Amino acid sequence: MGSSGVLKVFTTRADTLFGATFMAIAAEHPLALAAAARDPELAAFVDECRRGSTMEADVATQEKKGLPTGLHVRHPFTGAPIEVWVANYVLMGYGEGAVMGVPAHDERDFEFAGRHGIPIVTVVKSKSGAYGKAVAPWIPAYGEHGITVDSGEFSGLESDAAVDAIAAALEARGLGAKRVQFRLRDWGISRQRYWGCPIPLIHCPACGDVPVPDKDLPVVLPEHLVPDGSGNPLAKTPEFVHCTCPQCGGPARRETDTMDTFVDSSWYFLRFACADNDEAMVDARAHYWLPVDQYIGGIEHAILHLLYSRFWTRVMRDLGLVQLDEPFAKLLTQGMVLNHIYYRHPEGGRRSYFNPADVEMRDGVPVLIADGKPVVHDGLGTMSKSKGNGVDPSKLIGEFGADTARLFMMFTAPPEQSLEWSDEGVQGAFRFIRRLWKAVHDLVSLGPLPSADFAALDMEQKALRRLAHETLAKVTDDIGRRHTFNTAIAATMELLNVATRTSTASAQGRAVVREAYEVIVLTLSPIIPHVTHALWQSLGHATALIEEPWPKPDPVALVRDEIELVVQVNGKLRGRVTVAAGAPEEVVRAAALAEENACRFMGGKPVRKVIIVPGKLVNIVV
RNA sequence: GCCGGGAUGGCGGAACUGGUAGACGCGCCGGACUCAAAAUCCGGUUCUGGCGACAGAGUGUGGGUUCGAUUCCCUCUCCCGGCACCA
Repeated sequence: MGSSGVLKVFTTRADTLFGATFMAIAAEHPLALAAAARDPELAAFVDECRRGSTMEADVATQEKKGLPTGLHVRHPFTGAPIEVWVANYVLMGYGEGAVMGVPAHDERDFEFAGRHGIPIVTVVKSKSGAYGKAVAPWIPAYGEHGITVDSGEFSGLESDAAVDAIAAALEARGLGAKRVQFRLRDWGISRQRYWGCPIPLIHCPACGDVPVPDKDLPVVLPEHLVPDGSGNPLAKTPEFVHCTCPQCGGPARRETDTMDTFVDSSWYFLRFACADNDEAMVDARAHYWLPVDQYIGGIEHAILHLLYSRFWTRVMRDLGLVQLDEPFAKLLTQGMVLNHIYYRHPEGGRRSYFNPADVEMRDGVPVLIADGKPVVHDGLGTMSKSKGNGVDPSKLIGEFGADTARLFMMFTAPPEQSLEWSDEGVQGAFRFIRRLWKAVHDLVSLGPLPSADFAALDMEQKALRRLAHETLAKVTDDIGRRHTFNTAIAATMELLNVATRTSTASAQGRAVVREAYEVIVLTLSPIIPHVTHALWQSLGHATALIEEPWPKPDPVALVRDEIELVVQVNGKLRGRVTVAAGAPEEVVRAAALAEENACRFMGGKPVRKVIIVPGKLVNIVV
């Protein structure tokens, strides 16, 4: 009933089409504007909606308001008239700016219908039997897939099948089609800020908006401006604003909006591959280097930056500038580092924030150390300039050195986890590096480092060698696959603990200990590069550590002669037995059943079942 | 409101595929060395009971599945992040 006589809607739930009891359109929808022109009340409402926030969180929480347009459409299958409403929860920028209202199976429509007395028609029956008819109050099961009912020839289908059948039927009648709808909305890239990339346009009163000619690019920002906190300083800088029109040569005004920094972050990785090319955006080298093998970013970028950069890459692909669909092959999202937030809010003034390092607790009250007066604690939050709760690593580096600072931070938690900042424990990292340093030099001071006959090791040496190679395998996996640097570091600490206790009285002993130290030095080299570089040379190598290949564990060293198994009775740990590696199940079973403490707990009761987990445990069920 | 992640000793965390809860480190307690302190080294450290061997309890809450659950399923609570103009 618009100009074409058709109201287009987009839905992901075509299976609920027979439950549509109203149509809801966005305030900016052409039909809404046309209706508003005839209805002052509606015009006021449309105006109110436009002024409102379009932020998703606001749209989702605000009251579901609406007014009827007085217009009706016909249901595509039943032909029944359906009233068209303007609703504040429908976004013009998504889909068609119009939705079919199915109160029985959509929470927003349900709330809207309840508020405006619109009928609720159930057309999907719950598969789990959670409900038969949608009645207030709303429960999430109403929105789930199920079996269609009261849907004419489409009744009795599972939701997915119903979507396909209804879509096919609509398509056959020329009333609709299936399509992929990306949740990609319009992106307003201009910002009223000084520090963005200039938008190269000139506004001429005679010629209109004129692009800056290629020969005058790039437009360079003035460097002497100081933002005064009110508006865009570029707009207050006449020498930047005043220019001549490239077309007519008359006086003109330079665009002062700059681009969102998201624009730059959407493709900088492409530019890095060919940063010296000042003739083109990218060249063939981008094709060689991209996609980025491993992208690391904060979890706060999980939506926006990643969405924009993937979108931008596809735009450049469509323009023939690059040949890839996805910019990043692998993604690691780091957790946020949180810190306490403290502020004061003077009456009539702006909030001022204080760094947690400048705040201490006195009698359970946070006070500013400088003046001893209280500050307000605003919980934990991500570190930000605006909240002033960041941490300057240079303090840590100055006191302990860069390697200790790095080791400490990597040891604290796995990178994907969010973390409350604390530098308690930095001493532990410092101590470990010093222990490693001393251990290596103690060994070197014993004289020239011999090589070992690994076939003739005693028990202690064999155990250390096995641990060294197990550690190497674990660290390789932790760093390369799991990215759990904290457990990789913990494993090297354990190896150092054992290695420093191993006797270096014999040449064999010194050789095995040396090998263990080399595993530690090589595997920690990405984390503490300076210390390990020096230690590598102390261990008698003329080469630079950074040139060394990553070592591989020796399968011979990994072999075990015997293994310890846990013995459980009814799932509770009662004892341990040691058996030969690869012992047959009967032997393992007999050993477990003979274990002293386990026998005590079996108490002579008949054994119902014995569960053997090879290499791990035996559980005796009585 | 919706989406994603999380909760384990005094603290950061470990337990990777349902199989020994608390690795490693911090802190704390005790000891050695020292005139003393720092540093270093040795021992202890989930809680409860016990001299001890050991036993009982225990991974935010409540329930379920299993021989066995921090791990899987359901419920609830709290915390962090995102929701398109902080980047």
